Amino acid sequence: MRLSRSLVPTLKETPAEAQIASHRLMLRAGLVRQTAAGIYAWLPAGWRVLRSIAQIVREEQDAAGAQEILMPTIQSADLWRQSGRYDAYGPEMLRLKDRHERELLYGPTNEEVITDLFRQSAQSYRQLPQNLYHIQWKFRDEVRPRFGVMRGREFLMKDGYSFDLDYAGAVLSYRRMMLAYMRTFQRLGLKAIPMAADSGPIGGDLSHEFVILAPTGESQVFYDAAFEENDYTGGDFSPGSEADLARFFELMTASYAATDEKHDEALWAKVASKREGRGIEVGHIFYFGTKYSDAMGLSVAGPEGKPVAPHMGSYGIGVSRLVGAIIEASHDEAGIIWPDSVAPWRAAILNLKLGDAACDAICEDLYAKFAGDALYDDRGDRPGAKFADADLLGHPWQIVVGPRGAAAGMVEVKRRATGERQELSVEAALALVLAAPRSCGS
RNA sequence: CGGGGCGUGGCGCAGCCUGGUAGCGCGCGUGUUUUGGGUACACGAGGCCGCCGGUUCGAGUCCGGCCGCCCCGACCA
Repeated sequence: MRLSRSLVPTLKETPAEAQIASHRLMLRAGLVRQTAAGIYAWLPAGWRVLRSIAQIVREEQDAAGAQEILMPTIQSADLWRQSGRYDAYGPEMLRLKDRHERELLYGPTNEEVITDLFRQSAQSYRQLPQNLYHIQWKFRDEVRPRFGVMRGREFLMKDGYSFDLDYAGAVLSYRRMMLAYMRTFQRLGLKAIPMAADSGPIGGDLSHEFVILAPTGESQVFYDAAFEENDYTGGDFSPGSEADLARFFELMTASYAATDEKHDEALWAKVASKREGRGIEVGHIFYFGTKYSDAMGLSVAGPEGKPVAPHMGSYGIGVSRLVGAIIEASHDEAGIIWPDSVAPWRAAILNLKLGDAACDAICEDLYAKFAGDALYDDRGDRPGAKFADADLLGHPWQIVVGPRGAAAGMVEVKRRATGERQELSVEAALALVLAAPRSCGS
């Protein structure tokens, strides 16, 4: 994109409503604008980031054997009456009426809809197991939306649901999703830690939240630094192998990890290499047995011909929240530092002297070769403003084209994450930047 | 929902106590200048002071009501 033709409204000063780093930077970098409390419009740069994250989530879900679908945002109140949650859910649910006075709601989650879909479409245990997910906007009428996109009322979420014949199958589905999640977060440049969470009435150890460390996190978390050493994308674990999944699950549960509610000082004392800090929850998975199957009459013919209620699990990732969470985990005084995999553009091209024949030619050439994956700062502004905006926007690479070097075919390449700069020929710069990974581990 | 605070050009704010021609910085436009980490100067555009009502000769300012937004707490992907 050419910056001169783009809606990337960067701000020098911080809007008063933004208190935490990610919110401030998202506003200042022109990623989003607020339209109402907890509701945001995504501008070009922010939307590109959101799409990249969703795409990585999608790829890992697909790789784990899940199928993507799309369920509507508007749901019928009837389904929620069947599950018994229509009254139970409370004022967080946005309730609507259509012109015929039919009761509708803006979906805060999709267990009811997916269970209904599945009971209409699956008749035999032979169709199990299945795992279905979608990436869709949710609405929860939070009492107090805050932290920008991290606790909005409207938010983009990946929610997935598994259906298995029995508990043993559900455990496999659960572990497979857990692996997919760890791979997803790793590809997003995050060190996410799975922490045992309250699993509700079903009990057992089958509920985990995935937490990343960031100073502005909402809860205190404690974990063994061993987690940070693991590599999930390298091929050590195959989602299709029960043995691999068992080994993976063992790895995930062997080391200490807990949020403040479940923190155990005695166990913590034994951890050799401690990590402690504030945590942001970016995902949550759980197994809930036949709760919805029973409530909503979902059953399939079992091996003996008798009806069996499938065991279900559900798996959530806060896609829009991740934008804020990634920024919380990766920024400095100057702005955002995007991981390569989700940056809105791979590189910024800064033309320090618009109108200079050599500068213009090099920039246009570079811009064409990036095939859309670069933001070309072709504004007539002063260099200082370009540098500041590029740092703020957090492009992994900046290619600085100025009159001093341009005549000799030289440009400066800056790596945002490290601040390293080097003088290179145009060809070398291009080779360096294009060789860098854009999406790791896929 | 309890407690606190704030609504004034795009952004950050002053003005309100003590009513009398709406101001500053940034940004934006034009020109000159400058250009390698937010250049300097000049000129200029841009505001129903959140909304409704009241008091008054006169309301951004005082009074009442409403709406919106932020922060702290309890709750949540």
